[in-house]
Amino acid sequence: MMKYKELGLKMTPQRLSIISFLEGNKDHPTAEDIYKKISKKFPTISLATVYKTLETLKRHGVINEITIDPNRRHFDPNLQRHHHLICSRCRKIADLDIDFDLVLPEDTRKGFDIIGNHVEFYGLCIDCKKK
Amino acid sequence: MMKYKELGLKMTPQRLSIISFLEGNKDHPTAEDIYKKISKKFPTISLATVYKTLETLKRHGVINEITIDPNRRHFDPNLQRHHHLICSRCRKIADLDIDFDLVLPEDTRKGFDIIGNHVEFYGLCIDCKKK
DNA sequence: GTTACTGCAAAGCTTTTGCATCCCT
DNA sequence: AGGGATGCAAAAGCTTTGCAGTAAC
Repeated sequence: MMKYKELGLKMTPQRLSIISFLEGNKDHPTAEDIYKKISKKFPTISLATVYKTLETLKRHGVINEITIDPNRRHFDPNLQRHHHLICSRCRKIADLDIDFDLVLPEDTRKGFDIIGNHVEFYGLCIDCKKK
Repeated sequence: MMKYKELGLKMTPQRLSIISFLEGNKDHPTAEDIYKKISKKFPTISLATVYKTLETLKRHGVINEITIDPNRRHFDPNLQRHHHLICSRCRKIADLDIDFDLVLPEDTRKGFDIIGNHVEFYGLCIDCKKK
């Protein structure tokens, strides 16, 4: 918890509750998801605060934003390089516990300096298969 | 061009002009990009028509939507399986002319039936490197 | 003649911003 | 005390929808 203060972030109750909700979370929640959850124990929090806090945490490299859902933003406290499984039907996002060694030959890079990569697998999740 | 009529799509001048703009396009345009371009030769077209047409084309499998930019939707007439290069700075999206043989071991699939995958490489494009 | 498409305006959603107040440090 | 954080409401984007008129088939 110390690391946040070292970043110059003020530890307000709202912020603490967002951080503790995110820590270890593997559900890739949206701002709305977080707001709904936090509201239960913290009825006065506003959605704007959630957005602002997420932006702040993202800017300080505490969380990542994942661009996987065209309809809303999802956030991921897992900073380790990892890939995702996405359900084409219900849009559920799961972490993948496997990495790939992807090398881009020089002549396919189109002049880009490569920083990283991300792999998404699409499919039907276990719940959606049943339906 | 015949294929569109076979899909039951009416070939209006607006639609033809959107289709011909998209055919062979490798820029992954947004609805706004398309609207701006088409407007020049077709001043009466509306943005709503562009959106509706894109939705129709997508539903008929004529184009794909790509989820790569959190701020707006991009469309891609290239239906062939392919991956992308994304500039972290200017958000430019380029096609990758290389495929990967990615196999997900059974025990990493979390019960998903896998349909496909998509790889994104992040980096700095040739123009942004100069700055 | 049907049926689908167009274009306008209005509405819908998610996300951002302005600002006065509050409260961590 | 100072500066960032909160929360409200308003605004800003992007995208969708309703509907009357129009055009493709």
